[in-house]
Amino acid sequence: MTTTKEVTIYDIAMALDISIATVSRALKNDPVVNEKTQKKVFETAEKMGYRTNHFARNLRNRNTRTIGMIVHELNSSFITSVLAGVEKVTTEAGYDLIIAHSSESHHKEVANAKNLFEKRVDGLIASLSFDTKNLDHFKSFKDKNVPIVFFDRVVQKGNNTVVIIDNERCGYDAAKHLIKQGCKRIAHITSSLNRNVYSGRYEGYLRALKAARIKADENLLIVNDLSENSAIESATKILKMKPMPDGIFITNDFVAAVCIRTFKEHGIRIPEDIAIVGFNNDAIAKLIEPSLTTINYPGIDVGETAARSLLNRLSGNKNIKSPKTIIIPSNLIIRKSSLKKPK
Amino acid sequence: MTTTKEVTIYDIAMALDISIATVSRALKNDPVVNEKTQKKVFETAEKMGYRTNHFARNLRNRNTRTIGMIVHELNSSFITSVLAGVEKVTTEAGYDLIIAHSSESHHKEVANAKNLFEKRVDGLIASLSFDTKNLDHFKSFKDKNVPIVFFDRVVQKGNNTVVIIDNERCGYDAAKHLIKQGCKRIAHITSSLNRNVYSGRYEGYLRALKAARIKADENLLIVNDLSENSAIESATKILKMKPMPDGIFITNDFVAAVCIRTFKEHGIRIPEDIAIVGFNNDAIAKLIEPSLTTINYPGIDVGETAARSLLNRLSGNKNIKSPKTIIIPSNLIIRKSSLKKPK
DNA sequence: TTAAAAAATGTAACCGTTTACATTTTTACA
DNA sequence: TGTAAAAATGTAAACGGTTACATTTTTTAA
Repeated sequence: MTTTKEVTIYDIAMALDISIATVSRALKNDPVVNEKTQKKVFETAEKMGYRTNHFARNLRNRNTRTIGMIVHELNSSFITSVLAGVEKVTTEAGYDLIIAHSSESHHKEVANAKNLFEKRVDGLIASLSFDTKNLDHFKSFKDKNVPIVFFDRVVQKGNNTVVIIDNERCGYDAAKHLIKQGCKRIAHITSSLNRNVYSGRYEGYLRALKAARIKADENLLIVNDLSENSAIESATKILKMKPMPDGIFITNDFVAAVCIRTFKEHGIRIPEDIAIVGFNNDAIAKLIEPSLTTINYPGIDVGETAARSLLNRLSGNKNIKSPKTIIIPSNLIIRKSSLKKPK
Repeated sequence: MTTTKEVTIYDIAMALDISIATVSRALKNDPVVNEKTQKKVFETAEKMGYRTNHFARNLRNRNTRTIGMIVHELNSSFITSVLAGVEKVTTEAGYDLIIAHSSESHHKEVANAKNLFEKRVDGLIASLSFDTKNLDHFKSFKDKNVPIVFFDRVVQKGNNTVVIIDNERCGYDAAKHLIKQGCKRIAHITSSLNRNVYSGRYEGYLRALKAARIKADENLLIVNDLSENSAIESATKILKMKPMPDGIFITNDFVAAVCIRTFKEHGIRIPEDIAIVGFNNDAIAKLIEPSLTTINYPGIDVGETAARSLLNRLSGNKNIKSPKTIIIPSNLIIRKSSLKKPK
């Protein structure tokens, strides 16, 4: 256990017989130091195996160059791609990323927020858990002027910065597409309508029905928790409906895939008997049979945009001061699960 | 922009008219301080909104309580579940996690390693990128006695700690299962045989063939990069084989799913014409049709085990000093894609 | 009551940077 | 050659904790 002593700027200064101030400045590319001196410093640092002590630096500078991220789960391909997008932007800018997940529980989300606050992240990127009721746990960040960007599951009122898609329009597009395919009785399988994403999609769905003068039927609305079991349950409910729906807009590709499987097991033909539109454009959408019509929700873009917006605020760009809502483009991708009519 | 001044132990000491040493000790639950004093300190800290400055602490303590993690990609559900497992264990132990991904490039992996080394992570958890040739970039960690645990894609020689499954046996089980189903001509679609995981599975496959006195045919081995395009390419190759194989062992569920889709598009029946076994037990395995026989590779267990092993070494448990190979149990899950015979 | 032991608290150095301010060296120009 | 301005470097005080060692207070027991 030869814990080699770390090389510090003192050692470099000693070796070159100059002051630590000059070494420190040289390492930071401060233009005030003589070119030759700087070169020598860099060479010596390299040779001696110097590495910056970020703790000393951060202690002095009072920032952490760390971004915190709270996500509801790590198991969806949407979230993973958001993550990849955020990671890309933050590491390019030299920030660290601490990722916490709430497992869809308000309780854990509060704990995560507290932890990240303790860790003094410079900024926070978050998507709310399933049963998050209020935003009190983010108050401490606001008090200390730590910027927060919410994405996907957000609360828009209270002038937060949010990165989202136009869920209402997506819901409208999905339902409208089903209507165009000749569906008259369109069900909607979704999750808690307390969350903006799901309520938005539902509203869009209602608007499309209204535009087509189809009367909305509350019995055709099924709310579940997006797990495999509840997906099966929801599919079973549909199967039991007296006149079965001829189309379903499902808020999540995984749930849609499970439903399709369940329907097929019961001899229902997709799309002939029931046309289906999912949401997210997960990898499964192209792999299941029939391939799934869905809304493309580009996680990478969401992640990159959220991260960029946060970094902008951190670098103090006051010209874009106002809190804002950023809408990421999204679109309907038509595949076989909904095509009753040839295109 | 009222950057509220942070509360420090000096402020608490002042408020209670005691020394900072006592405050510091009280906050760390040092048994040497008087119970009443400790209680007062905690109350005052709470009231004043104190939060520890980890930089000051780490600067003095010379550790970071941070674990670095390098993964090859974030887009597979296997990796994501490893991540979840690691995250669970490390946060429980009060460690931070910095995640970097190499996008399957040796170059980026080197950069990531360097970055994490600079950041002075206390330990490292890594799975090698696709084209990583040597482990030179981890040498600096070894020099400074920073423990590393490799998982999944590893190099076993050179006494590294590794967390893996028994790929050879899995390959054997997969091929043996196909043989039992009556397959005589079994292809293997895999990736670079320079990586332990793929070579191990290949060897197991060969052993099973040998045990059944089936002659191995090099033409039935297809190596690709696990992308969608190359999966389609591989499937196309299979379709063109003069006597087509009657069974395929594919090293990855996603690739298997794409192959199945491609086969079906060409009128090949699964499993009647070709029986298929995948690998990983991703979510898609249960959703595609026919459902996919596969090897269960429990990412959560891998992640938890790797993290625990690392933390053990960090806490200086010298009783488990020797570097070791940890094998996580894995097993064949039989579904429809391989069942030529009724069970 | 008092000395010794135990408990509690305090003092001050240290961890490795950054940077305001002071000082020295170099350059420019009359 | 002398002097002011510019460039380069140095000094020392933070940043906010931890902890070895010193000191004070309390308890114990003769």
